[in-house]
Amino acid sequence: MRYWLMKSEPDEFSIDDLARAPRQRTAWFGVRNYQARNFMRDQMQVGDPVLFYHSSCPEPGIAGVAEVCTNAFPDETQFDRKSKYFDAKSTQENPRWVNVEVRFVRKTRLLGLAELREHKPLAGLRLLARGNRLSITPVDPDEWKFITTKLLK
DNA sequence: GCCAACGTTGGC
DNA sequence: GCCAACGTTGGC
Repeated sequence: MRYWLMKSEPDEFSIDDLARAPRQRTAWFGVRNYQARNFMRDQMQVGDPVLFYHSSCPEPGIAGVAEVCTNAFPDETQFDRKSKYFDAKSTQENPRWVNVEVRFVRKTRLLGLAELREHKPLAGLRLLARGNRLSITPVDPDEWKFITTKLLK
């Protein structure tokens, strides 16, 4: 089992949207970065815990906990000409992009970026690495434990 | 809106 | 394969 952090812009899809979604689940569509795609395709397993992160918003930070609930499968939006995620180079036979589905676990207090940076045990958190832009990053078990038991108790 | 950092594209 | 130009991300 691995731990993850997944970014979403709350204007697009927030932790509250996930809580309100049918069966409290959603396909994590729209990932168009190969590294992030490969994490979903090659490393994510059903049951992996996820920190739900709000990005590009007034208060960026961890806003809840979710869980991977399917293996990776083709992202439907890549075939949809009307979608902003449409990819002309993708075919049904040879899809380029995949997604997993994610299930709501709980909402947490907003654990902001500045606060995350204050804690020594989180110095290695991928999210905090200089210039990091990956929308899906692994979280070490120790980091997960620290965040969920010490900061989000 | 600015801008640093990174990823992708495409000419050569 | 190199690398300049461009596009995107995302905090501030």
